[in-house]
This record gives sequence, C-alpha cells and structure tokens, in this order.
Amino acid sequence: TSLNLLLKMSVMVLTSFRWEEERSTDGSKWRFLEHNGPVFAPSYEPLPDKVKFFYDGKHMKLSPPAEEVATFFAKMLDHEYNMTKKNEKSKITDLNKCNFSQMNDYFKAQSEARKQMTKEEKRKIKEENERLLQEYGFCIMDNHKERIGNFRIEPPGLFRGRGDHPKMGMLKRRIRPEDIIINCSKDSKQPKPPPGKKWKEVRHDNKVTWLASWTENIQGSIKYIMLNPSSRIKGEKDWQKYETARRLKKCVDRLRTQYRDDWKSKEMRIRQRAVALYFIDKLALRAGNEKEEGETADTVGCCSLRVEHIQLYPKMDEQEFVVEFDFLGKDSIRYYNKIPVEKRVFKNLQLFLENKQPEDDLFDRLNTSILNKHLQELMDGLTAKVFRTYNASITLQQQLKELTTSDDSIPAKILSYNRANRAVAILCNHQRAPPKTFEKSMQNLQTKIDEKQIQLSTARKQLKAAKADHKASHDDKSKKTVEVKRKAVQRIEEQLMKLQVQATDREENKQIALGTSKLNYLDPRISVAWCKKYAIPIEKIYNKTQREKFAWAIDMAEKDYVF
DNA sequence: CCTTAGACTTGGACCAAAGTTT
DNA sequence: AAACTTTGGTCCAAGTCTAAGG
Repeated sequence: TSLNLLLKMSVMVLTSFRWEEERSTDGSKWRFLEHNGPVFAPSYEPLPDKVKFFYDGKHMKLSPPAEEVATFFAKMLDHEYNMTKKNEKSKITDLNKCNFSQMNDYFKAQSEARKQMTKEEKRKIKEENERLLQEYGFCIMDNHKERIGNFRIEPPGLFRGRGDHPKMGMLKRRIRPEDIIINCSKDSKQPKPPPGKKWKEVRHDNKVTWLASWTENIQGSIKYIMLNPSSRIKGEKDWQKYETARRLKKCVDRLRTQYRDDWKSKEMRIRQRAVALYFIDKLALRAGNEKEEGETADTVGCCSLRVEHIQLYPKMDEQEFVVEFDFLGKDSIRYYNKIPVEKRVFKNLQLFLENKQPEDDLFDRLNTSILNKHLQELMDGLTAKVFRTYNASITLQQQLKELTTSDDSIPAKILSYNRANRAVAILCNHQRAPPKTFEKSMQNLQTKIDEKQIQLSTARKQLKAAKADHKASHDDKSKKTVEVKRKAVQRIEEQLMKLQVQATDREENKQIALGTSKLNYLDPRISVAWCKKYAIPIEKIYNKTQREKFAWAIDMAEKDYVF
C-alpha cells in the first residue's frame, strides 16, 4: 500500500499552495478519491465469569449481546443522570431490579488498571493507535494526501442526548460493514471490507465530500466520515463562508434600512419576517428550524420562538420597551437576555402575541425557509447564519481595535485579544459550565501572585540597599550590583504582571467558552492581521491544530487586512 | 407549496496526554 | 518520579440549509 501511495503521490502537482489551484465549476468536489474505509468499534469481549449480574436478587447468566447492553448500564451507574429505559423483551422488564454493581466494580477496576499501566504497555497502545492513524486516517483527494476527520465508527452504547431528551437511554446499535456506504472514485483502489463481510454499497459520487456514511438508529439520520478541517475541501469552504459574510458587510446597511421599513408593512408575514431578522441581526440568534416533537429535546431558535419564551416590559428600571428572552437554544443551552428595543418592534411584538397561548409560535407566519428565501433575494448566498458569522467577525475586529494598546506588553495584548474574543462568545451565547476545579485553580494562582508580590518587595529592598551602597562607595562592583538588582526587580515585575493578567483572563472566562467562536465564527484573517500588526507570534493565538485549519488565512492575510 | 432526505457546520463535555510543581 | 494542573483531541450530538419528491 505504501508503495502504491507513493506512486500516486508522485503524480501530485507541486504548486505553492493548494488553495490557489483551479476548482471545477460543475459542482463536482473532486476528481480522484481513494481511502481505506472506516475503523470499526472493537467487538464485544464477554466479561469473566466471576463478574456476575443479578436480576431481582438472583444471579443471571446473560448471553453476550444482552451482557453487552448490561455493561452499558453498568458504566452509567456513577453518572448523575438516570437512564430510564424500559429494557428488552425478555425477563428483564424492570431496570430497577437489575443489579449491575459487580459489573460496575469490574469496570472501575479496569480503568484503575489502565492508569497503572507500565510505560511499555502505554507505548504499545500508542503505537497501535499510530498504526491505525497511518493506515485509515488519511486519504488521497485529487493530488493531495489529506487527513480524515473521524475515521473511527462510533461504538454502540446508550444514547444520552443533551438536555431533556425524549430518546435518552435508547440503545445505539453497533455499526457493521453491511451498514456502510463507501464513496470513492471509480479509478481508485476501493477499501476492503473486513474479511467475510460486505459493504452496503460502494458509490462514486463526486458531488459530495464524504468518504463513508451510515444511518444511525436513534433518529434515523445519516452519519458521515469526512475530511479534517485542515483539508483543502474544508478550508476552501471556510474561506468562502467568510467571503459571503464580507459581502453582507457591504450591504448590511441597506438590509437594515429595509427591515426597519418592513416593521411598518401592512402584511403580517412581512412584519414578522422583519422583526425576526432584526433579532437575528442584533442578537445573533440562530435561524430556528422546526423540529419534530418527541424526536429531540425541546429547543428553539429565532423563527421557532414561542410566546412563552419572551416577556414584554413597557418600562423596566430606567429603560423603555424591554424584551426579556428566556429559552433553551441549541444543545439546550439557556439563552437569557433583556434588551431594550425600538418602539416599533415592541408594538409589533405585542401584536404578534395577541390572542395566543404560551405554547403558540411567536412568528406564526414565518419559518426558516421563508426567511432564507427572502434573504436570498436580498443578497446572493445570504442565509440567516451569515448574520452570525458577520456579526461575530465584525465584533472581533472592532473590539481588537478598541482594546489593543500598542505599547502594552505581549501578555497584556493577548488579554485584549481574549477579551475581544469573549465579547463575541457572549454575543453568540457560547456558555460553558464553570470548570469543576475552577475555584481551586483560581486560589492556586492567587497564592502564586501573593508569593510573587513578596518576592518583588524583597527585590526592591535589595535594590534600594544596593543603591545606598553604591552611593557610599562609588566603586564598580557596587555599580554592577545595582544593575543586577534593577534587572531582577524588572523581571519580577514582569512575572507578576503576567500572573495578574492570567488571573483576570481566567476569572472573566469562568462561564464563557471561546473555542466555538474562534473555530467557527471569526474570520481567521482578522486574527492573523492583528498578530502581524503587533508582532505577536501566531502561536500565542492559535495552537497547532488551529494553525493547520487556518493555514489558508495565515498564508493570505497581511497586517492591513480588513474584514 | 410542503415535507423529508441528505449534506455539511456548529456545539460543549469529557478525559487522556502533556506540561508543571513538589 | 509522583502528584497535580492545563490543554487539546475526541466524542457524540444538534444545528442549518438545499434540493428532491409528492
């Protein structure tokens, strides 16, 4: 295989950058695609006989498939959530009568044992992982060897879902080769299914980017194996996304004027559309597709907001026309916000609420499809999510400009960067649970700061003493000592400042997740340009993976880049 | 027009590896 | 070298949006 790979790679064109290569115009995503297929979950290993399962107090020997399911439950025992599944057809009808404790103990012991592994054992595992990565983790797309994102198929287990999910606890079944559709090019060496097995299908569709797919049994949706963000195909798409957002920047004033105008429309559907768009623009809300009831957790976005999700306050504290939002958004993350709106918006909302029940749709004449169709007419390629990208990126750019001070130290500038990033994360409502060790880690940092402060005052005293000494003796040696002490003070001051900045940053970041906006919403060229302008090494902003993902931007953006 | 399948992007938690301190 | 902390990769979804089909 490696010889084969070499041969194929030797054909590769050695252009300087692949995002400068030509792309097709007929909607095809590639011409050549070759890969080795997915890695399947390891097959089930029955437990040793000594690990017993009890039902209703009585020992029961389970068949391997039933035992596997039992182990899923056993592994859940320590989790705070309770799986409320009514189990299998057989004798086991009541989960409460199942005693998984031996199994649970066994797995705990196993995980303990894993931690105690010798270096040698760890090395072996690492090597095996590396071997799998080399064999299955890459593909050839057109003239390039590309990293695959998720080449391992998800193992079977209990579906959890997020928030209050109606399907929590359902069995997620094992995926076999017979479930997999392979996609590759006709002239490639097709991946081989495991011995004695067959793929569901092998197709050659170059209008899509995935390498393999299967249908998952919980929602019946399709899962894909696709390329890593560092790949050409993902990078180009990403670039395109930001270019669309920049086109929105050019016409956003016009669109804003228009939707404000539409607040006065005599047609209800237009008013609703205009108010929804205002929220999407101002609050960076998601579009809010309809969801099938009972299939997923009850969450909403803009178009699917219900009456119960907003409260209107003609007057609140010092402000007029305040709208209070309180709903569960994507991943059941709560969105809570109180914002003053323009009188017209407020009046419209009152109108939309008339004669409605709490569970009725706020925008009953609107859905994402209608909204997006309208947006498409306003600007080519415009959809609701472009506003999120646009507002996130423009906010970063503005905040960076506002917060960065040229003669700040590098750590201080990075604090400014993180604050700009944070402004975006807050806008997009990217929250996280405070880390479990937050308080402790804050305390540790404070201890360090206190110590450093003591160190500093000692150093300052020493400097003073050295100065006095020098004044008295005026010799070279004492002059040198003064210099040495002066340097020491300076160094400690810097260290102290760095620690204080770190503490501020961490505190402000307690409940904010920066990752998502950094990875998905912020035009990387803004960050690259900022780094160049202030001579900040790009490594301070992007780690290795991120630099790989944003290679196109790092290559492209100069210090004067403007989003 | 409405519904649904399909493709692709966006999302936070968790945990092992890497890094740092004791 | 053990213990502890931080980082970043993986996991496992949950969204958005387009297009095909009825």
